[in-house]
Amino acid sequence: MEPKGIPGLNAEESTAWMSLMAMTMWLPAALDVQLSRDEGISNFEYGALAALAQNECRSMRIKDLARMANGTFPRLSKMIDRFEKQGWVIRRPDPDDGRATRAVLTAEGLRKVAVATPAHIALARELVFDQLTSEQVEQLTTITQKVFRAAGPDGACASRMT
Amino acid sequence: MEPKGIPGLNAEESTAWMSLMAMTMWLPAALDVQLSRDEGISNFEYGALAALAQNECRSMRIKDLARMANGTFPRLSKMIDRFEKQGWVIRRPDPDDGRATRAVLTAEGLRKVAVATPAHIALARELVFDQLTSEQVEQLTTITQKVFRAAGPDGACASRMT
DNA sequence: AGACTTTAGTTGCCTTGTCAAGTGAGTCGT
DNA sequence: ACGACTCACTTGACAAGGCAACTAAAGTCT
Repeated sequence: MEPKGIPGLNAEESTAWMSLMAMTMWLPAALDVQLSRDEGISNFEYGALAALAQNECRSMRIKDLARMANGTFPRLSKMIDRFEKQGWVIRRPDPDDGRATRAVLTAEGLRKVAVATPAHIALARELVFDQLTSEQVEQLTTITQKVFRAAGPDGACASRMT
Repeated sequence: MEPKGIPGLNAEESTAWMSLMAMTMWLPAALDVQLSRDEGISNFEYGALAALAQNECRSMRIKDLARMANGTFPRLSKMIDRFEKQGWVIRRPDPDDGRATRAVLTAEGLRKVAVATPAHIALARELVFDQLTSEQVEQLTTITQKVFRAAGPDGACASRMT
């Protein structure tokens, strides 16, 4: 956070960039620390379990999970191996497409998400929402949506990155 | 980004949180893709090299580098091994403290940063600053600074996480 | 000065992630 | 309807990161 300019960015942009990079370093790390200490899972794994829990059929195709979580196939495949060993998920062939596999959340898995969620959300509130006015929360939504649209899977960037 | 509420957060906070998580997933990933494709280094490694380059003595104690980059000692130690193999950095004992090691950027290393920076910054501009008004850039700075203060190394959270 | 603690870093082992190759089911062209 | 191609994974070998144990220098206490 020095007053050092970044070549190609003006002063405001330099500050914003350093501050944004700092946040993207530390916020996920803080979430990881809490989750792995209290629940033995990473933030990435929590996201996957929570995504399964939200989908009211309690399951998702691995492909969709990978896309949503920005993970590769092997990474998801191995994560689901771990989940199966824990009894949180089972693999089921997709009835609509013989190639696809669905990851199905078990009752155990659903319980795990339910147990892990409160402290996770409490930390989210502490680190983010307690720091911001409700106006700033709105601004945050607007800004992060715009950046996500550019950087996310459908962004102009993603297509150039093949 | 469904209209699905997160228990413990109101509607606006839920949207903000999902959007923020999405951004923190995809933005660093996009930077990683560009850097590793074009320069063979990760965003994390770029950050370390750039930090060394900015420090006008072209060097830093490993401890400070670790703290700044939110990395562990072993991680930094091994990263510097790789940098030494590439000829970008050399290790030098710190004259002021016999325990400490300084990572010193070589001319090669400085050149590497100089070569890598323009495309990296261009992508930063494309993904973030081109998407935002200058007012939003200011808002982004304010918001990310607040979150960083809470989640970063000096935040109330960090001290509780020992 | 000598023992104890703290600090800074390295090393080894294990887990996790990545990349490339392989498998098997669907799709498309003729 | 048969071969070629694509898609959705899985597997295996390797690289990178995390944790715990170790080394060595600095500080601290008496």
